[in-house]
Amino acid sequence: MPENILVAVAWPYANGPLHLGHLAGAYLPADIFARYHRMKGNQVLMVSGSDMHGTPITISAEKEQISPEEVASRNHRGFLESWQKMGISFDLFTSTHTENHTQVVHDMFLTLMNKGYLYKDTMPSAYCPNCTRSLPDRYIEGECPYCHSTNARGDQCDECGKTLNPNDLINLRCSICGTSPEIRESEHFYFKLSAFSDRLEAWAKEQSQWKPNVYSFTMRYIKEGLRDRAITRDLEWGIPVPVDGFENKRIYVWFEAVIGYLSASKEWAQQNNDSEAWKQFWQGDSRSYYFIGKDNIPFHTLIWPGMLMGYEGLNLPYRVPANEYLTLEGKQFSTSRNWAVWLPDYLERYDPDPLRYILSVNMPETGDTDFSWREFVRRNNSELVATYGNLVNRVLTFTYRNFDGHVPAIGELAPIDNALLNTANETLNNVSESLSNCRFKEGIKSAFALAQEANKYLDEKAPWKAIKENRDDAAHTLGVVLGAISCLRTVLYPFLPFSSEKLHSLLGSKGAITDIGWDFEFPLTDHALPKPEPLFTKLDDEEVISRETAKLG
RNA sequence: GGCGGCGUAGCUCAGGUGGUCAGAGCGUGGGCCUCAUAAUCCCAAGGUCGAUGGUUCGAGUCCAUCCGCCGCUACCA
Repeated sequence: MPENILVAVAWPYANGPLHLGHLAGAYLPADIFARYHRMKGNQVLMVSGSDMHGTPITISAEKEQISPEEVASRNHRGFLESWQKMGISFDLFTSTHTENHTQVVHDMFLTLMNKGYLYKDTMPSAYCPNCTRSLPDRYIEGECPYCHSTNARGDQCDECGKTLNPNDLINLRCSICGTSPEIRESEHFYFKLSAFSDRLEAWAKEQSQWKPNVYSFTMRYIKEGLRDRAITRDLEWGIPVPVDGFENKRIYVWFEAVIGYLSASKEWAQQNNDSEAWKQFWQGDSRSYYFIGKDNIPFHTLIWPGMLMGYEGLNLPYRVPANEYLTLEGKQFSTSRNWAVWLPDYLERYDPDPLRYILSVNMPETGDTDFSWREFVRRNNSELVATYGNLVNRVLTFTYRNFDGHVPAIGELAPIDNALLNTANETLNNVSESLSNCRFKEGIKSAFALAQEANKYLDEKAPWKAIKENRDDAAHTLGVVLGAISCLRTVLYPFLPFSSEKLHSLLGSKGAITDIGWDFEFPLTDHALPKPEPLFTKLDDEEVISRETAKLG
């Protein structure tokens, strides 16, 4: 009985390109998870999209003297290209700037409003008369009342680290043009999150499948008391508020962006000519997994569930496997300081699978982990190439040369052969177990353990000796190892889809790799082998490290 | 300031509910082999699990304090 699995992935903000932190935090684990479940034969819907609204994009647009839509669309196209090249296999990657999304957001907004979960209130708002725009806190600058730094922002003083309100600042000024802003009262809609506090707490307490960090983070927020949140803003770039008198305001991006999971599902259904198809992933027997970074936890374990509770009739998140952060050479990624490895840049020079490998095996699942170019090269050369790539290459070239380009017959299986094949079957189960529970590092390590076993088996059987006196025994050994390699192709497919596809054809297998499902072929006797070629390329340590680290900072 | 996280072999990291949990990979030293991208495979050395107290028959694993890094602090997504 296939399961219905919604793979909901964080919506990247369309104000700049993607970096490795984004990949490791959400997109790669989500893709591994989705590919695994598709191989298992489950019904998977993996959706996300570009978060295209909000003030930062407006400001980028002004700097470039183009429209916010152009900025967002350009980045959106960049995202799509990166997904395609990295093999992030969305069923739909849309954006928040679609007619469909607006409709779904309005439906959510009006439904919550009609059920009494929204109310109006006023809040003070800084307005710059010169820019003719309301300013978010962080776009207000002034003198810090504590340390008297003149560059404090409305949300925080970078100099002394104090948290501030805009009113605290001395000599307010607009960070964009320097004009002194006015403080105006502005009416906004609020979401009554506090009304769901008890229900959210009761629900969260039942989520034993959540990671400890997700659970404790969520409970902490609940204990501190859930505050109602303003869900509209004084902006021009965004989703209109479907209420008279709010023509000059827009729905706050955080409220509308999470609705994207639902609107994207509906859009996907329409594209597939079955406008009801989204329901199988949102109602009844279906599980939803939200892959996000740890900074997004409260939005997915509290606010979005609260919205869904208010809306009624849709499934709440089943798991929120939030990852921690990836650091780069020991320091946090920083766009402004150019401390980042940008995905489009990486893809210009390297293949996707080595990156998918290192980010899988060193994924920040339970704590921050570090990416360094030295580690990247090392893991590529002495793990990916040496353990797995070399295994495949040595077996394929040996078979190809000695058996006329065909997988030979294997004859009877001895205990040592069955031991390896049993390990292969166990690996299928172990990786399955790991991935079902979103334990990605554990999964890829199990897979690599099989590659090591296969190398050991080869060494013990030494077909390069046997070929000289007992050709059948050599044939037998190669046939068995090829079975294990066929298994590696499957268990590594979620992690390393490009090399698994390549291996699939190098093994002379017919059809698509996904046709085989979560299983492997054995024996492969009579498969016609194409001329073997290496799965991966070895990298030059010093060259890569010096070239790449020179680009940082 | 408040909240939270981290600190385990040279390096990168694992270590559900305390009792083979002192581990893996890589690196290093030694050895076998030669099919393979000088890769594989075998063996070995290496850590008082940040510090100090405490709870316990027993603690990287719980509590307190301290030291050293780091992140967050909700209208920035």
